Amino acid sequence: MTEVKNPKWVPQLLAWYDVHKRELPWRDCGDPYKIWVSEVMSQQTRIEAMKPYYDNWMRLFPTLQDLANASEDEVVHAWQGLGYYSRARNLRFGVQDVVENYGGVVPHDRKTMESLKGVGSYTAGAILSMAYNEPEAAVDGNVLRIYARLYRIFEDILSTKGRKTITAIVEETLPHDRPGDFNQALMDFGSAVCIPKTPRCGECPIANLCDAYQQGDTDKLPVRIKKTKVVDVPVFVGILQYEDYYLLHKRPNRGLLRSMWEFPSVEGVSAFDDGKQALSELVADLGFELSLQPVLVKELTHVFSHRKWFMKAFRGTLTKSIDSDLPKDWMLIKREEFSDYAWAGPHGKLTELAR
DNA sequence: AACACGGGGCA
DNA sequence: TGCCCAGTGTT
Repeated sequence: MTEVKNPKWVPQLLAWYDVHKRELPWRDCGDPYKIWVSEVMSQQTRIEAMKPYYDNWMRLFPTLQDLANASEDEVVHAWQGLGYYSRARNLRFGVQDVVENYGGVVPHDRKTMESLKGVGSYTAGAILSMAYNEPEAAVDGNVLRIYARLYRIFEDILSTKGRKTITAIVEETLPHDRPGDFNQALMDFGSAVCIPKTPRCGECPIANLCDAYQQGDTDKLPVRIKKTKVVDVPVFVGILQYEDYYLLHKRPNRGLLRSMWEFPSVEGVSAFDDGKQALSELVADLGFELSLQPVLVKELTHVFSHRKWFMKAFRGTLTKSIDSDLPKDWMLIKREEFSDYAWAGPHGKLTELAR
């Protein structure tokens, strides 16, 4: 593990920055307003895309007071095309707050900064360090990625815990003599060298002190566990009886609950008439005619890792319209045989409804 | 903790 | 074409 206190990579990174830093209009200007605008504008936005907007913005609203006096329509119009328009509205509110409550002087402390609209932990740290040289961390996606690699941290950087872990290390490693340059160096370094995929370790000024590089783990870091969002799926189910037998379907040998048995069902349908129609077509292909009773006999939900079934079960009876053999993935069995088969998850809970 | 916000890059 | 990106505010 690289030494955390006074790590050797910090002066190496600063030396790299002194040579490779990007020249940007808001950089090293000492104007907290300009830095504020540039930070908010560059959130979720590439520098190249946002730069013309920044120049135009400074022509329209050269000072904090100009922005505070502008109308919401004016500022949103100047933001048109950048997206996330609440950034523009909140920036104006924040600036008005500074004019009204802090004498037009951007505050020097994190707590007050974070109380301003649109200024969170990252932006507060960026402004304080870059405008006032306060030793404040500015932890964004770049910083999380860089530190995860440097210190070989396998915690999920998208989780609260992972961010806390890294933020603590950033605060320990932050050089108090050049906090603003250090934070900007991390930004430039993250966008030019320690990039998200296939980092350019061959040209990295601190690879010699990077734990991930030394251990050959750069391709595994950072760890980002994307939360698969659970999609709601209505499932219309028929408990369908032919004489003493129940009709069952074997799910395909792929995907969810593969090769397991289920009652005839249709995904994406919840209305009775639609479900009746769909099930009728399903069994018609098997040579049956369906009579479905419009009585909801069971309603249940089942949560998978990536989807949630909202199941509605109805009872129905079948009559033979054509005499033919069933395909291999369909069968008719008596309820006594239910326990002989592997049920597709929640369909097992519906067996008790057969009578 | 989960979601919305928006446009651009990229598979 | 549809997925991914990443700070902040809201619920």
